[in-house]
Amino acid sequence: MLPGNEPVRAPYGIEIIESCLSCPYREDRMFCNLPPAPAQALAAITSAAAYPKGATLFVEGQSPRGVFILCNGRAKLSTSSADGRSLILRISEPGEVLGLPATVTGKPYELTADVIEPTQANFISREDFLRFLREHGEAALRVAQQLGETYHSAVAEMRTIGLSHSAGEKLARFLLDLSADHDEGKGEVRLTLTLTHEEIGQMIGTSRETVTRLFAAFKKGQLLQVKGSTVIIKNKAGLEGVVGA
Amino acid sequence: MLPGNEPVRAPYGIEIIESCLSCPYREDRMFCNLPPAPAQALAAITSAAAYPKGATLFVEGQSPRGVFILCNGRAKLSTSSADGRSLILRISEPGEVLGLPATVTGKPYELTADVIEPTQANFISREDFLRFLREHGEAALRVAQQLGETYHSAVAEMRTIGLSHSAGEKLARFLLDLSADHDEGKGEVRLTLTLTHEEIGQMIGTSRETVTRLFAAFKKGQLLQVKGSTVIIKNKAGLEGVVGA
DNA sequence: GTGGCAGCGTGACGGCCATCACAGCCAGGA
DNA sequence: TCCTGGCTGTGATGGCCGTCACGCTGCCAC
Repeated sequence: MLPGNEPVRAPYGIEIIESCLSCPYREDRMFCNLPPAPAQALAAITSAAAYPKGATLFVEGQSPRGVFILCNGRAKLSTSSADGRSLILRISEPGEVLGLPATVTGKPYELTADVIEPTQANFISREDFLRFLREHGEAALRVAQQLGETYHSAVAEMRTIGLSHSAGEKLARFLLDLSADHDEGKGEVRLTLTLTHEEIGQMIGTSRETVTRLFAAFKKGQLLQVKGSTVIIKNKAGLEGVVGA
Repeated sequence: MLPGNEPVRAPYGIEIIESCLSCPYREDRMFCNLPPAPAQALAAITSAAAYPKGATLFVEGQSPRGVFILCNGRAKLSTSSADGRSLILRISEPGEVLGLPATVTGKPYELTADVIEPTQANFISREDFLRFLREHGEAALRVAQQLGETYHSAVAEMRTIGLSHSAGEKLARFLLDLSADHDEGKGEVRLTLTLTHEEIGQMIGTSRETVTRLFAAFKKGQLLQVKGSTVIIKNKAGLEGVVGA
């Protein structure tokens, strides 16, 4: 069964896989460690599918069909304006649930979700999902928690975009936010950044060229090194200085 | 009883009122039309208080004490950076629940809530609130819905801040967003805007002077009129044109 | 009345960065 | 092998708007 009442039929071939309820990442996320009954109920309404790079899960403005749970692969959540500019709010990681706010409230999806790596995802239709939540209060609480965290990260991005005077400050904030997740080995932080300069610009609200120039400036100032898609922050304090300035 | 385990003792005198569970606005909001049992349980853990203009309900970074439900009056939700700049995310209206994301997730409050009018609010401590949600699944679902809407409006503000090239575009977007709520009488929209230019600037990420100049420009262009704290949008299409440009 | 203060209006200046334009570079495909 | 297309690097230019500075009004307290 294809996901949704308006199935994503799409130009690209979607290949249905047996189930990815058994995929990794599942354990430590939203609907895990549920008591057996709800877990089973959940499995019954879930359908899995695979999406190629570039596929679109849902589009800003569509009425909500349901939620997608990423098993592996990542997706880009963005919004765009009439004149073609777009703003990336978030890159979703495996285990995250996409389309949750719209599905819960019934308002249109506020963002567009594009898969940026080959991805397997579980789909649950809005109808089924709401019924499930009504019947399993403990799951509703977890949904509320995930929504709270989503909001939290949205506020964090608002801070980097809204509270900076300069583009340099935005980029520094952005990198520091990223590095917050990653480990910190002997003073330097490594992070892999599989985003183009264009996309980074869309995340922090500046142009592609500015991102290029800023990276050059940061490298020149010994703040970081770039090797392919890995960024090594050599001087975290220095970056924090850029933010403070 | 004063609200919270870290009561807001504060320089200003907080005056405890009997209860504002009976206040207006209550009917059409989050915890209304609940079946009798949960409604009663909710009442039992709720304590009411009054706050003068300028009072602070909670501060960004504090660990979450609980939620505040505005009975009347309004509150300003903002975040600020080390150098004193601040960004207002939202002006909350009566009936809204403040501090919900932090209370649900357990992460620190991400925003600061300042009362901007004399306000009555109900307080529920985090502990009580979470217990209540666990015991009453249907309420958890409503919480999820409110969180979804909060997220929705956060995204809307991100759009106005992040997707505009010019400050004029931001202000136009801001006014149009506001006018979306208000009635539209014979081509023109009236809205009351009890914010200073400074505050408007903090909402859209520009300086006070720019807001002043833009209002002047919009008036000159016959797009709107300002009388005291009421703004009359004379030419909505024109404003939309500013956004499109 | 009068001082003080918060908010608004307006000019001048300068810096930042978006934009345009073009040149290398690399990967992948014909 | 060369071509093609996406990505990155870099210069030149110009405009927007942040910032500083100052004056104005209206309001409240004393």
